[in-house]
Amino acid sequence: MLRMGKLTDYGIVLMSYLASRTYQQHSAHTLSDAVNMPLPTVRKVLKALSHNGLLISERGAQGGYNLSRSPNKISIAEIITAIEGPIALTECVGEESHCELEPYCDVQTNWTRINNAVFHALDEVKLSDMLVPQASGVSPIHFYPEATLQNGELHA
Amino acid sequence: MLRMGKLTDYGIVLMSYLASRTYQQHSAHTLSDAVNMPLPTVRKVLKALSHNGLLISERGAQGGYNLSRSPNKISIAEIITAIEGPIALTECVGEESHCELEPYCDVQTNWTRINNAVFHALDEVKLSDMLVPQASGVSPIHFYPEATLQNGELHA
DNA sequence: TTTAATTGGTACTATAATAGTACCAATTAG
DNA sequence: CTAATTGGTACTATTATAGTACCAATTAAA
Repeated sequence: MLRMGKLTDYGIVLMSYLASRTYQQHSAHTLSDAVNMPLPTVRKVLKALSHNGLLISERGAQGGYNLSRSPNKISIAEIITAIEGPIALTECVGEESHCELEPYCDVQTNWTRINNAVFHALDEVKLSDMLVPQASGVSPIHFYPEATLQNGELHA
Repeated sequence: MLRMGKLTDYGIVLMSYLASRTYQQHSAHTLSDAVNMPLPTVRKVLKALSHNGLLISERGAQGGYNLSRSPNKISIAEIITAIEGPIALTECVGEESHCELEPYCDVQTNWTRINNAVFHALDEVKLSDMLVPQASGVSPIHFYPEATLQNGELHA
């Protein structure tokens, strides 16, 4: 399904919440209550986000997290990257490729284009876009229906 | 990393090979040798591709697979969809969502847009594009460097 | 009509990735 | 000094993926 991890999803929900309330610090505990996620998980995600510069953290009593930038300067691509690492659809697109098919593979270089296209799509959606209700005129969800084997051989 | 599965990668390599030799049938065995992948895996992938109408299969002796359409009519999005199922970055974008956060979640509807953007990017790249050597003028790989935690807490 | 080649369907197992949890050190406000 | 809070790391459980095996169905050709 070309899935993101759940933690990334959580991360975007958390970032969205923070984007709507930038006037104060938010502790992991507070956020856990607000978005109804288990505290340990929230802490894990917040750590990753602050580690990668998307959040500014303050320690100690009355500490907490806040966005490091304006929500319209933070892209979905950045959030995904912060939590999952660089966007690399295939192994051979990364820094160090261990794919033993390389000598036989003709399509390797073209992966860069695809990766680029996806990155670009994700980089154009900003955190601020997540706050507003979905704009009208947006086309409905667009995927090929019933595209997977139903029998469990290949998992949906 | 927003990764595709390996099988999908295999699938695209196989489709590319077939696209460059559409004048004949290719058996799983032949393809396994040609692209240097284990036969069982090749068979699994070919089954998924033909099951979803991207390949036409013929059974029996002298049977095999061939593209069902011209390579410029087959998109990368279709291949991914055939092997991994509908592109749905998050759980809540699918048909039946089981996300228990839904009552609290404000960003759900916006996921459709993101999903759309990614799908569109992948749908514009055609199988025929994978055959030609990478066109000049294509920007280099584009991802945020060193974006993951190095310490093993969140895996790259 | 028999045999060999081939795909179709399904089930199973091993491996790897992810999610989730727990713990303690470091920092800071009161 | 104490309570609140993030930082760092390690560990375990769960799930998804990859990989393998098997036999039925089909077809061409000997």
